[in-house]
Amino acid sequence: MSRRPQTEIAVLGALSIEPMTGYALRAAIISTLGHFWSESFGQIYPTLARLEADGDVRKDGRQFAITPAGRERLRNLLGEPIERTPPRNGLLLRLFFGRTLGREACADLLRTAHTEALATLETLAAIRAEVDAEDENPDRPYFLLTLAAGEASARAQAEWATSAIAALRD
Amino acid sequence: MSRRPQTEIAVLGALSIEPMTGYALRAAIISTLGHFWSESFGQIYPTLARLEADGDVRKDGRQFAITPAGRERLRNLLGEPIERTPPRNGLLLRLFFGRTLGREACADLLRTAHTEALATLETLAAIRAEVDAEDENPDRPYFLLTLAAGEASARAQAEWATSAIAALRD
DNA sequence: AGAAACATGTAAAATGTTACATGATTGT
DNA sequence: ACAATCATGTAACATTTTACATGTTTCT
Repeated sequence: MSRRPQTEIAVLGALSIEPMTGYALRAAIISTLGHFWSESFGQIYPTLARLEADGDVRKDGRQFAITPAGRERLRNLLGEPIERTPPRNGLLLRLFFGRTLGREACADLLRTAHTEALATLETLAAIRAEVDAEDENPDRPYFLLTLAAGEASARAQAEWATSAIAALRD
Repeated sequence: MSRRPQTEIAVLGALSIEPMTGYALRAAIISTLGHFWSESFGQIYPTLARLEADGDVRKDGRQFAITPAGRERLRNLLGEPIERTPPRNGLLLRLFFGRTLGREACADLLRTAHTEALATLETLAAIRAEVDAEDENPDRPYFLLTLAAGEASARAQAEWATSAIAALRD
């Protein structure tokens, strides 16, 4: 259940794209990986310190840069089995006990979920426009893959919410 | 970030459907809520002890049963805002850095994800057959809602994986 | 009787977030 | 100069899982 390796993937991965400070690292993780990953300062700085001690990153002034050893380590980490976090969907937990919660409250939850899914789709569309423009970026095909995953999931959520609201009316 | 209320929802919710032992509670959470929720013994027993001290559950022999006060508490908890766990999708984290991981390894990950999504759909189909048969169950409409969410998400994942594998070939 | 499953509980270890302390840099 | 933002780091707190210890019940 150790997430350490996965935190290291996020940190080394971001640094493999360009050197940056720990502060910028967090901003990059929020803005770029935000739809499928998250890290807090409390994880980032200790991880950077460990990676520096191991020679996987080097501190140039305030910027952290990945070293050749770090790239090698990133390659190895990426090949390790995916660690699953236990599922925890608060919306479905509430809907499952919907008889106690009440039909109207359930419909409210579903309308909120629908609105959020549409908002996510808008955000992702904006990101897609940006990424589409980066013609030369060798990472682009992979960025687009993860983007498509977010879009597929948000579309599915929106459609499900719509049909669930309809189902509740009967 | 306190998940305590949500653990209590899972425990009180399960007991609102029928009384059972702590051991059976875990089995019920795994088998019935398993696609969107999880709890371990280390959470379940302390939560039961707390709920019993508060008068929300009563121990009859080894069975725990929800009390009227517990039903009231469950209603209140269900109405509280949903606590989000930070997103953490190890598959997308790896694909995002796919240039370093390599195209073939990415395709492998996607094929595995596709297979898993199909397996989930099969499991859910079996559950749907059971739930469909429970004609008299007043919880059924809500169970079906959460089931549909799982199906929509698994279908979306399967379709995305298929198109992502195709996209990688170019 | 012996094995397997049922049942309870807790301590240790890991994980992770939040809040705070502290200071440097930049823009107005 | 002053405010805002950038930047680093850590300590306290909360959360969770895992592993272990310990029995009971049921089945063969």
